[in-house]
Amino acid sequence: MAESVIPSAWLGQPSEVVAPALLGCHLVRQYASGHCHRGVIVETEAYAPGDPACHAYRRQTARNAVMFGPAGYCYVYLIYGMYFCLNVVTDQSGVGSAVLVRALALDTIPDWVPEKKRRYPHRVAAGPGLLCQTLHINRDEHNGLSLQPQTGEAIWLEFPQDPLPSNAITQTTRIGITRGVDIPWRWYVKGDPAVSRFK
DNA sequence: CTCACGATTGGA
DNA sequence: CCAATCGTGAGC
Repeated sequence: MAESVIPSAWLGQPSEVVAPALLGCHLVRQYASGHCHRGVIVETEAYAPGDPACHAYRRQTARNAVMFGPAGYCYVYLIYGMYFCLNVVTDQSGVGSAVLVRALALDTIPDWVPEKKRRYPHRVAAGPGLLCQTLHINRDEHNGLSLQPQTGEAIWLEFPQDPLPSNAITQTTRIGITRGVDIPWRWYVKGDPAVSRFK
């Protein structure tokens, strides 16, 4: 499949524009060994200014600082003291916003994934915590990294020549939040078995 | 400085 | 339904 670099201006749009457009894009994880795993993004959520569920809602802090920087960088945070979540920073510098990458359809299963999880191979990255666990993504190593492919980073984005048709995408409300519950900023690929949860 | 809680997950 | 597990940030 033909792939190409994501134009930086494209990610510089508001997160609720970028989030659905990221569906069908590829996330590539390259390890220190040089080996890669690749997944198609099948589920995303947008977080933006004015949105009470957004980590950047109140003000800039040490944790959310990357969200206020330029688009096209990783924002990785720890949730519930045990899982990491990966976001793509969006919009213009100074605007605290990002897209949470909630699920990937992986091309191959990493060797270290335990037997139990191989029982449902298309579910090994079906959820934001699982995705980071499976691809060894964490805050210390990956928060603030660029997602531009040509820099040879540990993580990057590519997008296919043929974007997903809009009729293949479902839009609904976001998962696991207690504020901003009615904002319909979650998108997923209709019927894809790697989607964390249908609604 | 304290402490309640969270953009989750797996197991009872 | 509930525990695991700990960084964050609001509030005193």
